[in-house]
Amino acid sequence: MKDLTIKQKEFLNQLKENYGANALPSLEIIRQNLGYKSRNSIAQYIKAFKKTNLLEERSGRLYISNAARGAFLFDTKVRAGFANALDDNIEKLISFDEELSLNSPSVFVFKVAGDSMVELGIYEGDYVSIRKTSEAKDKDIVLANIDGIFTLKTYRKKDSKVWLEPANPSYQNIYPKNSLTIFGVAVGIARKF
Amino acid sequence: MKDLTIKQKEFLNQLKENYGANALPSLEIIRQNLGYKSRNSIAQYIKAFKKTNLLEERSGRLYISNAARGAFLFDTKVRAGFANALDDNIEKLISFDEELSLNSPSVFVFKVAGDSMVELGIYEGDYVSIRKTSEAKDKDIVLANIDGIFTLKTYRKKDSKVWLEPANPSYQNIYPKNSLTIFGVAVGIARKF
DNA sequence: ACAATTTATGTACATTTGTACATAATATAA
DNA sequence: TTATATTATGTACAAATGTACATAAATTGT
Repeated sequence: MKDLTIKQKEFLNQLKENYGANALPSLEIIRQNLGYKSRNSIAQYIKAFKKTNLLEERSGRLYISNAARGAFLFDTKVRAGFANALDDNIEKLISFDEELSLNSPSVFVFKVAGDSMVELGIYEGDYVSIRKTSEAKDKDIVLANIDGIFTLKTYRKKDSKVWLEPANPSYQNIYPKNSLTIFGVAVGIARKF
Repeated sequence: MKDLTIKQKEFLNQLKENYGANALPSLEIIRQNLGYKSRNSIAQYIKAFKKTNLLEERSGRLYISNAARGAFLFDTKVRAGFANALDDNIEKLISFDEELSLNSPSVFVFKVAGDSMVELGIYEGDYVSIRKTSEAKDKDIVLANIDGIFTLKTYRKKDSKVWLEPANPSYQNIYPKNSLTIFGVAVGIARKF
């Protein structure tokens, strides 16, 4: 965020407020939304923003670029002068949806019930994103169907033995009697306080 | 996902592959991208998709709606017939970014260092989304600057006393000597395995 | 104070856009 | 089989779009 005039900042903020992460509509529609009298006023701003990469083109449409939107990721190493750091020393932009593959068609989410995984920091009510797969490695956290019951556990495999391991001392390992079907492997979790 | 002909499903998939969460370009551009010879072929599909709400309009642009994209949230109560449930009994669509307010301009993210909050299931390496504010209630998890050091702790307030409480028995409460500045309140966490 | 740039408005125009209408081939349902 | 809906292509056109050019006021830098 630099080199912008006051008017340009104001204009950009109006774009953010009006369109956020959506594609910009046509210059004419923007003109109407923002109350300008000439379509060309919009065109001039847009032109300037394209040069400074504050707007980017995706599949033929203009978007406010991540340089101007999004959540900023900081490092806790930044201890002093954090207030300034909030504006200046941004590490990078992050999306939890992207990080936990929520946009992937093979990923789904469910809400944790029970406390069998507390020792791995997975609590009742947490969201778990699961990548659909029938394959798992030793110690993967999996959503599995064991003898007809669905459960989230740590997948264990040693030699030819396979079992599910809870992360809570009050629960016991589950050894499949008949079937053990893996539905997916946990990609990550999210929790809302 | 229903009532779609095979061709329509194929077409919709092509839209997903080409444009994903972005706005659709003009019919003419889509026509070129997908290799049709008449712009009207596209128009006919789009028309059909609008009726079934597979496409939705936002700020003057067309998007593939969430009914056709995104991560599906399930309930662990769904225990039997889960395979079918994956296709049929979808609870709702969920976005972690939305859930944890990552798109809000007053929210930022940082990565947890240290183990002082493990008993609340917040581990080293977890992402924490923080809503910028200088106000906090008793027991809020806050990012605070106490005597010059930034730290994530539980905010405690009783009568006129104020202190920070770790969630790890090996750490002690922190009582401010000079200053205690709250930078924000935790909205939630995300963890990638 | 002065020059240069930005901002707002306006006019003009070739291009692009969405839609309506039409036709024939294909797929689907009764 | 027959009737109906879908699919692909094409033509036509009014409306909307992006851009170029022009002008004057406002703002900014020196």
